Amino acid sequence: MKQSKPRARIQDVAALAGVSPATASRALADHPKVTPKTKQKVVEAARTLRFRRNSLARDLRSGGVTTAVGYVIEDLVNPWFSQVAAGAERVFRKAELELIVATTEGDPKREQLVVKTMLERRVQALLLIPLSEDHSYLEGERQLGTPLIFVDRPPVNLIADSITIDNRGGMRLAVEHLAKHGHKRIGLLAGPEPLWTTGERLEGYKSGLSTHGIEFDKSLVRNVQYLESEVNSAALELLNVSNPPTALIATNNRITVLLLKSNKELLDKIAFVGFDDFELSELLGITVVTHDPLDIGREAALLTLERIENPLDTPQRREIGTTVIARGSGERRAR
Amino acid sequence: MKQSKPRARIQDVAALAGVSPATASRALADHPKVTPKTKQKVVEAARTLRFRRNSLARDLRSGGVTTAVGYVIEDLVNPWFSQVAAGAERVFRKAELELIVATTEGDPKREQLVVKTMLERRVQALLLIPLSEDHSYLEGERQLGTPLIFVDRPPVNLIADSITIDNRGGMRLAVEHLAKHGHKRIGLLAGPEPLWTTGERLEGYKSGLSTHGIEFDKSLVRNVQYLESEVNSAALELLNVSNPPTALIATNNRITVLLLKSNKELLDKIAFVGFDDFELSELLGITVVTHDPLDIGREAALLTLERIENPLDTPQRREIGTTVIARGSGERRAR
DNA sequence: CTGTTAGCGCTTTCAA
DNA sequence: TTGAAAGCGCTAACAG
Repeated sequence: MKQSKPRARIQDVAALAGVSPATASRALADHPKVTPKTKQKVVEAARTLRFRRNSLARDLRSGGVTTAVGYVIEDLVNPWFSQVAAGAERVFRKAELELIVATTEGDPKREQLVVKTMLERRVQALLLIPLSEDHSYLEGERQLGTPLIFVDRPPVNLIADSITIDNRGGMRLAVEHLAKHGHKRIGLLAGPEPLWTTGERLEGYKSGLSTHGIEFDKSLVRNVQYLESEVNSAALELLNVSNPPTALIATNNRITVLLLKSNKELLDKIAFVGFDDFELSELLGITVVTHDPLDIGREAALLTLERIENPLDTPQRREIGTTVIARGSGERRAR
Repeated sequence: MKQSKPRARIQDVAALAGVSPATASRALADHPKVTPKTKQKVVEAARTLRFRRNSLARDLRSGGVTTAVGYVIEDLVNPWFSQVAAGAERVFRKAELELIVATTEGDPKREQLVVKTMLERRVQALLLIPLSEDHSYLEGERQLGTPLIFVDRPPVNLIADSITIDNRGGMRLAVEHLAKHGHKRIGLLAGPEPLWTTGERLEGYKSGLSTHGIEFDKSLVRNVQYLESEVNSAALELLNVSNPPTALIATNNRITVLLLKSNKELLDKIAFVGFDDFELSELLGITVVTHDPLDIGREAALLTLERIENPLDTPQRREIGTTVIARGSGERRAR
């Protein structure tokens, strides 16, 4: 088995060009004080040898920080998460920062693991959609000045920047929209209990009800796991209580989509507003409260860049606003 | 502005534990020949100092190759691409390899740029969904033994591994499905011309027609850009030729979705089969020829791992099979 | 403008 | 089992 010849180093380039390694380095880095002629020789030598700079060595030598940003995400299958990533990537690209992506796949312990390897890689900043319930393990890193940006959910036991959706405000909008169309009994299909966003949205729902003089009724709320059968039966239960709701809100698009798959007819009968948009919602005439996931990514990235500039500034909590898009399902009047 | 104190190095850990840096390194690397007592001292010192290994230095010292894999993708907004990434990530995760993602955003020149920075980072392997029309610029890297895996489209002017969908076979399935339901005039809404996959699918279409004794009719084929208005007008034109088609095939899900958005009624009238699945296709009753993007990612990652093991083996071209999922739109009989 | 020297933080010989 | 010394590939500092 023949061994391929080793990769060219900058010394090799320098030798071929007849200059010192330092000069070669400068020439390739577009350093201003290099004779055009020298530069040309070096560039040519580099091309001949197919030289590729080793950024491990480079970054190690120059301060030990890379041009990479870590992004810890729950999973890449869910388009919402990957669109957030896309929004962030577009900003980072302009700043010449690359994205290292790692997934937690619902395991809070994995969060710590992937964060660890990213920090060992000396990423310039770390964005994370957190899963664990305690981020004090990042306190040391915070003190070292590494920008830590929490996305979609705030940090717990740690002071750090965060970008979230205005969950409460969005839910108030949903309730208001239905109330304006005469609804006083509004059911809620909510996501799993322990999630922070679920809690926020429930609070927004309550607050919206109270604004419109509607009393909160626990029997109109159901928490569900993301399973078609469970969503369907929860919806049916909700509509079978005495004095049933005339309108329904789903607290996120996964629930909305599962509901559509399992029981579209149900949504044709009552008023419905979904939280988060989804593909083909327009075609299906589903009214939603929404925001653009690309925006969240973009804002998160912009905040990251600010924090890289000024690591010592006070961490911020920013919220992304939401709007109602009326498409029919939410405009059916009560009775 | 107070400067935060510098990061602890392994020397600092060693000093605190009262051992040499070499021993500290061994202790933290679970090297077998370290006294439990020594190891404990080192681990404790590391914890006290919040030590985090610098993988730049580590990887540089030990051969200069990292545990990262590069993945060059067109964009993260399109769920198809991110699901391929997800499939790959799951495999790489088990092999303790991280994913560095970069997007080309439709610019072939950017492909070279991001490939360059990834190779400078010394990724262990490079997966790419290629955009450029010439990959000879990777020849040097190939010779150095870096695994290069092309996804969804094969390399041009370069011998390297590739994973693609069985585009021709899939299209033959679509034609066959419609032919079985009595269709002899089958229109084709195809993606942009220059794309390799578009060409393959067109070939599959022709081959399918010929198998079923149907003559190819150029007037039944339209190439479109991904714009709602263009897709709609192309579809209308297609149905207005003399002796119009009784069935329609869209060569990818972007076209299918745009068609649904712009003119769902049209699809209720004639037989329709889409290439690639999409969310809610079931609800809408759209028959498709499909495959699982997660599979492609997984297969690409598995091939990558094989190639890392045996860099000198002959590059392979693997194809992912497709199947028809009948949901109603494709089963309407001719006339 | 260019060369020399040193060293980023780590691991890997080699020797004890 | 541990330590001392060397060096991965590169660039910054300092001369010249």
